[in-house]
Amino acid sequence: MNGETAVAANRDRPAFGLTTDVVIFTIREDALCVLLVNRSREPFAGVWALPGGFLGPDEALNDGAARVLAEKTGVSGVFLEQLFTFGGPARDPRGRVVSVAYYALVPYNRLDRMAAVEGDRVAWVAVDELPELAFDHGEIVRMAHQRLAAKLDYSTIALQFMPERFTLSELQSVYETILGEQLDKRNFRKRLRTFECIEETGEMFRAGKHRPAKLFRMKQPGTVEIIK
Amino acid sequence: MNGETAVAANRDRPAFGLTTDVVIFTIREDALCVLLVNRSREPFAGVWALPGGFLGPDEALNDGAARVLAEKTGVSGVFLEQLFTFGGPARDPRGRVVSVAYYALVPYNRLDRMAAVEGDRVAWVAVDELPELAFDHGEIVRMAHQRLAAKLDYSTIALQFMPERFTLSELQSVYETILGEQLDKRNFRKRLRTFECIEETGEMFRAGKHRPAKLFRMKQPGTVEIIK
DNA sequence: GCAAAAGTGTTCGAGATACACCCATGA
DNA sequence: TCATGGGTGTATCTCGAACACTTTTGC
Repeated sequence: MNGETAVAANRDRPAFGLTTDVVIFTIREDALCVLLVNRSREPFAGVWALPGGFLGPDEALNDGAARVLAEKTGVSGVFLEQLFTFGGPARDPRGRVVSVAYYALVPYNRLDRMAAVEGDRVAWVAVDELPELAFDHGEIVRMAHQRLAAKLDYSTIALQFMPERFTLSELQSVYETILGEQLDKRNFRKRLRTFECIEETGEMFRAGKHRPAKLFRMKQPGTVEIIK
Repeated sequence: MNGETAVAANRDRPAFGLTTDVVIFTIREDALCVLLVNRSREPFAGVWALPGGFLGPDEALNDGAARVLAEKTGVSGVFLEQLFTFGGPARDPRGRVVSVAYYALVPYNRLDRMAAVEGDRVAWVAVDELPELAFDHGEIVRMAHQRLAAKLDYSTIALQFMPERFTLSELQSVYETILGEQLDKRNFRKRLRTFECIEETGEMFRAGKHRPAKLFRMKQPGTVEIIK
């Protein structure tokens, strides 16, 4: 026996290590951030990396990614989508390890207290201030960011960053943060109206010494619609 | 020893079988077709399936897909892109096998004589006349077709189906075949002009008892541009 | 001269863009 | 009363959609 294998390996059917790495995005202080883990073990001990882990022998790909997300953030039930599979022969010094990368979007109010993580140190880092990352994780983050920005144009994915109730200015700020450009308030709201994906709650939000803002909610929380 | 393994497996790092399945598209007789293989061995002996195979221990994912493509069609150097990774625990009766699916586009003039394939029977089948497929290959083809149709809207991917020189009517027919709808000739040509991705060769193509058509070529063969 | 596909412009409507002021509140 | 962000409508432009006739060839 060669330890626990999920498949019988032989000359025609080599066996591979399989991991999932998850790009966990959130918005903090008007910056798009990803969760990084400072690795406690080799390879790349002391280097920042994406949260990830080996897939269980009977675990679906999605379930593995959701497990990684829950382990590091305590969060579940949020947007989680397969990104790409990275499998260069030399990407992991331990041997042949293929990684199925996912990306997740976490509303900024669901991170008040993060689940404690044994041994590893974790941090939220702005995507435009990333340090050198372990493995090919830098490339993974770039691809995830690009996919996210592209989806802003043709889907309602940005709503996945919002708490249950939110103001239109907060939502606009999320768009501006991801796209890296300012948007016109009137055009933004007009376009939102055509999507018909949010509605007023009737409640107001008082935030300072100025006029209170209406609070909105998604009509169908948890769903991302393709638009236009 | 447990046969050839590309990674040391143990309790925390189970070993997986890894395959690539390739959705090879071409256009034949005004139909979008995929290449299918009639399986000669269990599992699913006698059932139609996508061409695919186990990944070599030192083979990159792209290289594995390109190898499958070359083995079945004799073609290389064509458009080939990762589609999605399928890894449900029960998708393969042999055990835990994860498949990284690719899709490829082959110009219709490069299939004159296909490479002989040992034992297996292969066939081009129109995507809207698919039989039941082995494993989850039906789902893979559906996803590939959807991706291809989506990319027509925002890229020049359709040109990857064209031979070196082609007429505008031929190209329009490719669009119509994939989208499953008729297009207006004048609007189609006007829009093409804005892409600035093809040019006249100066040559004409005589096809029958009617006016000859100008032959065009891609300005940058092999590249797919994102448009608008 | 006729059948058959190639080639070519203009009009119209919808949706995106640009743009400036009044409103409600807390200090 | 003033500073601050919340909220709203109109004019313009651009791009996609609809649409018909002339040209060149083979027979």
